[in-house]
Amino acid sequence: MNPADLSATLLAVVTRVLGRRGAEVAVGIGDVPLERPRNRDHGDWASNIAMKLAKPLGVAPRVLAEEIATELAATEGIAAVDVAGPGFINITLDAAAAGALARVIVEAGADYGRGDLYAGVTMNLEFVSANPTGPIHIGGVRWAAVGDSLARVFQSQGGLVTREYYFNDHGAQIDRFARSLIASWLGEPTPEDGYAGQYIEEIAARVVDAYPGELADIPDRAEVQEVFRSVGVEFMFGDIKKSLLDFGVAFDVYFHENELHESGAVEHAIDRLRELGAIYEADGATWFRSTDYGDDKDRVVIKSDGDAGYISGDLAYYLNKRERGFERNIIMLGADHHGYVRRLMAMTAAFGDTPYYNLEIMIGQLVNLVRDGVPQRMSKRAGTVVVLEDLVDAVGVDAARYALVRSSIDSQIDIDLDQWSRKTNDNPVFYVQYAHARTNAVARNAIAVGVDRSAFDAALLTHETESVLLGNLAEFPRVVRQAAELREPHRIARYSEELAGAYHRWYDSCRVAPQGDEPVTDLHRTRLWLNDATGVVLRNALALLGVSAPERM
RNA sequence: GCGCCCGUAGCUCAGCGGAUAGAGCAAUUGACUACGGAUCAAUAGGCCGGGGGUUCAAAUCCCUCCGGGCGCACCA
Repeated sequence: MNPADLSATLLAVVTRVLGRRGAEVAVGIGDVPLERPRNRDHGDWASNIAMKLAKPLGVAPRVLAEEIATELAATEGIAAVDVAGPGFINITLDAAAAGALARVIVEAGADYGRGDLYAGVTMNLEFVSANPTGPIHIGGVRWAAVGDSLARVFQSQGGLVTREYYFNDHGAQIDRFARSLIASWLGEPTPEDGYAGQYIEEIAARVVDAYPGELADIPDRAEVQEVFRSVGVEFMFGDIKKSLLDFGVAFDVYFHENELHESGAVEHAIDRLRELGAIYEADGATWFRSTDYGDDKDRVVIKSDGDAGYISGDLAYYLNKRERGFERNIIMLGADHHGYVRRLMAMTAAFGDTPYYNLEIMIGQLVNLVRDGVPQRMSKRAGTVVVLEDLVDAVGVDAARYALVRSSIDSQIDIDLDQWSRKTNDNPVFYVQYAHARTNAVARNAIAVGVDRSAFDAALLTHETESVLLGNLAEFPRVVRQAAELREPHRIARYSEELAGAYHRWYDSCRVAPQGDEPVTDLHRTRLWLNDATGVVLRNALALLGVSAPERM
């Protein structure tokens, strides 16, 4: 009996009890909580439904609980139902009903854990989106890990996900980048507000090499800058793409901001807002009346000098995504951008869409670089920036991704490169990966001595550690669903650590392969199913995190 | 001044109203002539930042104060 069956059974019982009492209270499947209690003495599953319903019914919680428990206990597959504390209903499954899950999981394979929460929903996930003025520094790395993992989670819930990188190749920052390249080429000092560092020298040299003629022969400085801009950005972009791919993150769309400005999309978006009455002129500029939609001040969309204001790109981009058919649009930003949330939600409302539904903004707290416990100030000018490659070189892709995705995005992360690289055993990713490798080793050994999956008798899985392990395995689909609903992939990492622990403890007390001259029994065969089921779930969980599941370590 | 995030074991962090608040690391002590010891078992470690409130029940929700991070442009 899996959790879904048990939920349905409990709901049916509760509905019958309510009906008998002639209660006016209606309950749906979402109203009957069922959770795994921390304490093993409280059974396999527990529900507080009686306490929830006690008040509206005017009945003592324990009385209601007893009533539900009695009927529930008569259900096949349920070994015992107890009422405890203020009115908890504690349910213990019989071994056969609980153990059947092992076979279900092995047969489902990679499909175990999938759900239909976002079946058929078009979802656009925009993340990283670092400016192409330099390599991806560690601030962007967090989103590369979390955003990609979230995309995998949504996909496992049936979402039609597009990973999108907004490539900011328009505006003053790019001009500064181009001027920095020229300065490097001419051997001049880095311009004010410019970019410095080894990578600028390299990109500049590559631009010079790539140019078919002699850059020095071009008389017009603006023309030279345009060469450095377009070619330099292209090289920078290629480097960024490569490091993301090396990190295991493949974007479906790299969207160029420039395109919005050149294609007339910006005007289109402003026109649209004008039709909707959200645009006005004042002080020689064009404004978006965002205060009508909850923003704290109106925003300039066209500056008095005729240039587009910053928000106009966002307007056009959002409208473009909607016109491309995306129902759900999620943008992931660093905490230093949280001030944008209001204006972007105002924009969403102004377009007639639903804020926090058609558009969501996820804010991730910043990542600090720490050395020997002291926060390091990163400076592009001083060249003390730690970039994606540095992190990967130091600790590897799996360890880096896992460590980044393991924490809630609401908490700040300190990255101490020395510590992360030196004390790799501190990273729980190895604990989880080791558990997976162990499931493979156990299976190899078992098969070598003649254990196979030709028999499965779930009633034999009676050991304490087996029922705990089965309970953990049963939780996986709900964990994935919850991670999707809350946009919190870190839950999957935490879950995988719990599962790995349960597996290691089971391994310690239950043998799969017979030892010595022992004959192979159905117990061994059944345990092989359980072993393999654990391997499947660990593999599926790690896949959702973008971390490899090695067969040997 | 206004807004967002955080404050939980020595450290790093889980815990979207439930039972005795958990894990990893660090510390102490044990377990391999048994499927991989990157493991397991045990011990120790907590006014969940302070104070009010909401209710059968608060680390969790609300208010307030303290502490830390970040943000409040016709800059991008």
